[in-house]
Amino acid sequence: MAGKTTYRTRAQEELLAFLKTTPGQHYTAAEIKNHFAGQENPIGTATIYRQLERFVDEGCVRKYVIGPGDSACYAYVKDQQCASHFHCRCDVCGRLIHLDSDELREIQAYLLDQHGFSWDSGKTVFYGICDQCRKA
Amino acid sequence: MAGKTTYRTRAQEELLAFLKTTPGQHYTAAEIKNHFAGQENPIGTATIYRQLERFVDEGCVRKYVIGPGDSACYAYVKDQQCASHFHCRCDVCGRLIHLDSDELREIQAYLLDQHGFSWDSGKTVFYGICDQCRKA
DNA sequence: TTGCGTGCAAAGGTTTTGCATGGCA
DNA sequence: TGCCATGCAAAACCTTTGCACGCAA
Repeated sequence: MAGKTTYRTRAQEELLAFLKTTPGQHYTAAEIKNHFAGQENPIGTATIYRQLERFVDEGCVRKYVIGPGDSACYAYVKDQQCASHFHCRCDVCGRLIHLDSDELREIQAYLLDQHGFSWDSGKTVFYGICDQCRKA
Repeated sequence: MAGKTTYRTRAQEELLAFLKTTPGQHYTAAEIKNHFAGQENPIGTATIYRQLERFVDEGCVRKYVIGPGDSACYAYVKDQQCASHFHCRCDVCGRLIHLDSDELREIQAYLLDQHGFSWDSGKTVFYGICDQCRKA
């Protein structure tokens, strides 16, 4: 799964280096493309998607689904620590909240034991309304 | 929010009637369009999306996000009973699993109490791998 | 030299929008 | 009659794919 190393190219290195500078920070493919658009070496859209897919397969980048029509988000993950990291998205303000919670980790074990469902918390986003928007 | 009743049309009634026959059953916009395609009175794609959006606003239909690129799913909800109904989606076989669980309801309360996040379980889908595919 | 990676452009699919027509009240 | 809903087609959007060229090993 992690031994599929083929060629190492400049686009690949620059892309990963950029994501690595802000672990946990999520970007859409368009945002990534924009970031390199001003630079000396822009990267094509297709290449960005192809490299991101590779990173996701390798496990060093995580892909988050927000909504249909909306674009997917990608973030670099340090080691596997982020596997136990949960995401809540506010339907009102659109904010993505990162959560570290033992209770949710227990639910993960519960789903596996009781329902045989191996939940990938990295791919899942909890939809709802955040504290700030609820009070407003 | 629920008092925005305007005109009552045939397309609207037939669409809602169809969804009502199978509460909790989820359909994509394309599946709905197909269902009426064979009938005496087909319904246009735009109308389906516009009516579904209205139903979702009114609260009688729920919209589920599967993935970007994939189409959204819509299902009629009886009263609010389905608010405590959870969904797991298998990344391998694509199956959508309906789950009724007190443990998850507790998590809902926990997220609200401890993190101020009002989780809408109806909109959230847990991604992972189901029992069958995990054994295979 | 071999063949993978890149970039461009075009295709693919879902959802939204503009505009003229038809139907509800 | 007045205004909303419909339907068609076109647009918008994100993502994937085909193909020729360039670069890594």
